[in-house]
Order: sequence, then C-alpha cells, then structure tokens
Amino acid sequence: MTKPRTLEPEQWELWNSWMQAQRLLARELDRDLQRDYGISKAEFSVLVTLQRAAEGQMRVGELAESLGWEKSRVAHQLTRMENRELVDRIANRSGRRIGIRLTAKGRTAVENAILGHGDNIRRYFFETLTPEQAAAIHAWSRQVVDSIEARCGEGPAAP
Amino acid sequence: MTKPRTLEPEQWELWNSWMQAQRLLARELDRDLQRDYGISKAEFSVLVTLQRAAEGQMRVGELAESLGWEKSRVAHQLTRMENRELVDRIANRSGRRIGIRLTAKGRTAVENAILGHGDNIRRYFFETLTPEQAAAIHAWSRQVVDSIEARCGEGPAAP
DNA sequence: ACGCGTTAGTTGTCGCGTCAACTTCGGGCC
DNA sequence: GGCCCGAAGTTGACGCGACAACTAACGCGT
Repeated sequence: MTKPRTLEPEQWELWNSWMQAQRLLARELDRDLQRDYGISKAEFSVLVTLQRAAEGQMRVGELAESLGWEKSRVAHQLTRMENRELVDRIANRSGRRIGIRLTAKGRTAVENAILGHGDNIRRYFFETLTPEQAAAIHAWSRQVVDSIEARCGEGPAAP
Repeated sequence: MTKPRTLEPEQWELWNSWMQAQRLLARELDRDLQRDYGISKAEFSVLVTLQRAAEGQMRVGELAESLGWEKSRVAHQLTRMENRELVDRIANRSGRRIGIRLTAKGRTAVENAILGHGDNIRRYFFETLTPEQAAAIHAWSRQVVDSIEARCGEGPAAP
C-alpha cells in the first residue's frame, strides 16, 4: 500500500483541463479586445495602470512593481507600445530615459476598452462562477502569489 | 440605481490575482522541469502523449487533437523538438511527412520527468486545494473548455 | 572630489502561441 | 483520365514572456 508515486489519471485530467481552460479563456478575451479595441491584454494592463497614475505617467520601475511584472518584460512591452504610439518615453535633458507617459491615443484606447473588456471578463469568467467559487479562487490565488513571491524574495535577504 | 457598468474593484483584484497566480505557478513548474529534466512543459506534454501511443508514434493531426492544440502550434513545437532530437519526423517514400515518433532520447527524458513533474504538480497545486475546491475547479474548467470549443466548432457547420 | 557599488533601464536571445498563407496529397466527380 | 476541392502539414511573421548581460546614472563614504 505505497502512496501512488505519480498523479492519479483523474488528477492529470483535472490539471490538463485547467491549463486548457486558462489558455482558451485568455485567448478568447485577447481576441475580443483586439477585434473591438485594437489592443492586446498586455497592452490593456499597462494602459490601465498608467491611466490611474497622476498625469498618466510613471517610472518604469513603479509600473513593473504595480503590475507584478519583471522589468525586462515591461521594457519590451513598452518598446512595442511606443512603436504603436500608445505611450511615450520621457527623458531628462541628458537623454536619459526616466519614465513613461500615456499618449492621447493610448488614453483614448484604454477609455474605450475598459468597459467592454470588463464586461467580457464578467461574461466569460464571473458569470460561470458561484460567489463561493469566486471567493475560493480569490483566496487560493492570493495564497499562491504570496507563497511564490515569498520564496523568490527570500534569496537576496541573507547578509 | 443602474447596474455597475464595469467590474467592481474587488473583481478586478480577483481577476488580476488569478492571472498572476496562473502565470507564477506555470513559471515555477516550468523552471523545475527545465532544471531537473532539461525539458519544458510544452515538450513534456508532447512527449507524454507520444509515449502513450503505440510504438511512440502518431500522426501530427492525432497529436494535435489529443492535446487540444492547433496544428500549427504542434508543427512549430515539433520543429523545435526535432532540433533537440526528442522526436523524429516520419516520411513516406515520396518524402511526404506523415507523422512523428519518439526518439530514444525523448523516451528517456519523459520517463525520467514524469514522476518528478507529477510530484511538483501535486506540491504546488493539489496540496493547496481542498477536495471540494479541486472538484469545483475541475467542473468549471470542463465547462469553460466545452463552451469555448462549442462556439468555435459551430462556425464551419453552416452549408 | 573621487571612486565604487547599487539601482534603473535597456537589449539580445530564445521558447511559446496565434494567425494567415502556402504546399501537397488524396479522393470524388465529370 | 483529368480536374478540383478539401484535408494534412508546414512556414513566416509577430506578439508575449523569461533570463542574462549590459550600460548609465545616482548616491554614499572616505
């Protein structure tokens, strides 16, 4: 009566369904956002964060912190978005890049998208969940995020 | 007293936590798999599916069907895996590519990885869930997958 | 003031995933 | 037989995301 050494078939099935559901859901939301408002999910996240900031501008580091993204990911995303003129890089007199700012185009895009995207998230996600399921997912998500971030954050702490 | 036109802040918070949790969890599993067995999550999925097939070979279309992936995604994945010598392309006499086969290297890799990866999934995922939460997630996932696949499948049906 | 480590930000490279376009094989229809 | 259509498979382009290496400015201590 040894403990089974790997997952039960039904656990694999759950795991695969879950991964698949995530992917299909994200794809669906992304497609709708792209089709209706011409922006991607990643762009939406950046734009909505910038929009909440004073004057639509932030430091890149703040943005990364606020999104929970790595800074290199943010830099790449900003490069793409700058090419599409959704954001502007702010430089000081010496040319040093110092932060990022929403353009008029970016502001318009996010203002248009936010209601529709919220509705899509409601339709595709919240309306398929009971309030208890939603609460359970919320609790679980926070726990996962906290535990992973704790494990990553502990490394450079030892003097 | 109009219905709120967009999500409540707490719903946005839930949504963002959930997306973040998914991403961090997937990254963690991927890192472990890469570090311990030298393969990625996507490679693992392909290898384990091939391994279950007779003689470790399948048609590309079967593989795509069985994984629930689009065929172009499978083709790209197979190209990368062929370069790494985890799989072989099977051709008929006229050179037409007709299917795919596990190499010895690929078989070894998946046999080594399967126990460890299963354990990681258990540790990072199943052990953070109560059985009821797991059941709820399973039911929800299947529902999402079915509803999205149903909507996609309906298009080409009209004559 | 000088140097030097730290931090902010960027860049390159690579794998994953999608979409659209293309090639080629095979089967039916005349 | 010859033609055409649909299915199987591949390719290219592009955006997303991770990691590592790099550069430049800042600040601090002496």
